[in-house]
Amino acid sequence: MKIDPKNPADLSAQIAKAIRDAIICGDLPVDERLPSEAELAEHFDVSRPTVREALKRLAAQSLIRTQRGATGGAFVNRLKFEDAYGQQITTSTLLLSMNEISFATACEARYALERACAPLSATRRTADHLATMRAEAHRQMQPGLTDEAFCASDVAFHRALVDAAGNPVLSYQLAGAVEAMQPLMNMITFSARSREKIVSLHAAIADAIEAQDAEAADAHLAALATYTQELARDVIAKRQAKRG
Amino acid sequence: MKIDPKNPADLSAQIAKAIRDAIICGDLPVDERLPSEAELAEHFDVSRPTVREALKRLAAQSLIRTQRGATGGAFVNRLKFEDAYGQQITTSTLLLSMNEISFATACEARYALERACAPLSATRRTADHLATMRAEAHRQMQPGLTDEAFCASDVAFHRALVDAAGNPVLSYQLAGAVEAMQPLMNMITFSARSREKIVSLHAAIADAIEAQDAEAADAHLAALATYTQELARDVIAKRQAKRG
DNA sequence: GCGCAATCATATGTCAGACGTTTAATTGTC
DNA sequence: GACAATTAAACGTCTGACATATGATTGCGC
Repeated sequence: MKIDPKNPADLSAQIAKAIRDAIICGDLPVDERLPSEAELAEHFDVSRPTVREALKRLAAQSLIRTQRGATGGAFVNRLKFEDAYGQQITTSTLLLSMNEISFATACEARYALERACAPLSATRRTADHLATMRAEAHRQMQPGLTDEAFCASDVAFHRALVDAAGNPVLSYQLAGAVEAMQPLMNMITFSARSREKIVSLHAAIADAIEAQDAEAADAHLAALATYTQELARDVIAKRQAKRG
Repeated sequence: MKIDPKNPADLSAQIAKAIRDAIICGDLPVDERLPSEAELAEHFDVSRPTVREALKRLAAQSLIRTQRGATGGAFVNRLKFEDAYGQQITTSTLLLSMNEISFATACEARYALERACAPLSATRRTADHLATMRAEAHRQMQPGLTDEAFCASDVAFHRALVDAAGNPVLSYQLAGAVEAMQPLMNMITFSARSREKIVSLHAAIADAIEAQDAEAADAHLAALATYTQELARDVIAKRQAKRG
């Protein structure tokens, strides 16, 4: 299934790539057990530590899982949405923080994607999703809430909105966009008045979703996007004024 | 920056997590050099191979890069969109193939997301993006084209459409959705008539984007989504009929 | 004093062998 | 036949070593 050139550098990377390709193209089906580390070492003509480094690379991507014991070994892992969420969020967060992505750009992307799934959510929303949205909107009205807790609740609200679309692929793709925004949102101080406005928009969105009114949901989401951008602009402007 | 419990299993995973957390929370800025493997081994009170396994996990996620030589070592990597694309596509492809995601679900997600960025693309499209879209649409008309090449061109067309939105976050999020569909699309045999219809819709979309007509672009994308779903339904129905 | 080449130091990449631990299958005994 | 002890396989880790790449240093010649 795999051979290596005689380039004696990056051996573990090459081996990881060979095994990864075998998994992707289907040569190694889910739950298939890989040869033992000793056998792989012999097959690739490398030492066991080198094989282990390659396996750790794959484990970091949740492509394999390992089990100890007599019947243990490395098994091809069924990649679950749950596992992928975490990687998505980590990667998205780092992308945003390391590439000087402006709040405006990230916010635009997030709301564009959310508006994409709003019509589906309006059609398919369950009582459960609606209940979560209502509960989070209610939580956001509590006066003693810290800005951080307010943002966390905001994320939970929007995740419920996305999950209501009933499409796991959409939920997965949007997990990164929504959650990666949280650190950026946390930089904003929400006044009582701005919270009030956001909560009222959340309530309006929940109403629209409950009424299965896709157009209304879209309109309120658009309003929320605009308002969030305005808030951020104000915060940034005030900071620059203070600095100058 | 990090301590480990005295649980002598999964040491490399624990160390990887400690370093990853330090990167995410900003304790280790971009291009910062990590301590040498020997120093990390001493700090965590483990052996060098264990540290190396941890570093390989991080390297697999493009969180660090390593350099050999006197001034070498492990450096915090600036995660680039380009690098993230690849991981996104790999993960999305595996998610779809390993979780029995129906063509309908994946297709719905993809077109919902694409329609989300169509208005932005209509506003911001450059001559370059338009040229790519036209070129791919033209390529798709060539009679001798294999189904695989047709699909590849389809992906290129849609990537240009997405990139035209001028939002790297959107491009990143959509890369997975669009490219992960390709293996599924490859299972479809495109008749000359179906190709003709798809190409005409592509041309209509390009026209709408050029005219900065967001509504028309959305309508044509919706039509393309519906038609793609129909095609897939037919193919699946025919296969089941042949089997039964 | 200056430039260039040889040397050195450092750090990663790899290897070999070993021991401990976990886990399931086997064996043995009651 | 059921339960307990043994065994074997495999991963997880450690130690020590060598190979290799690469920047810094040194030393030589001019």
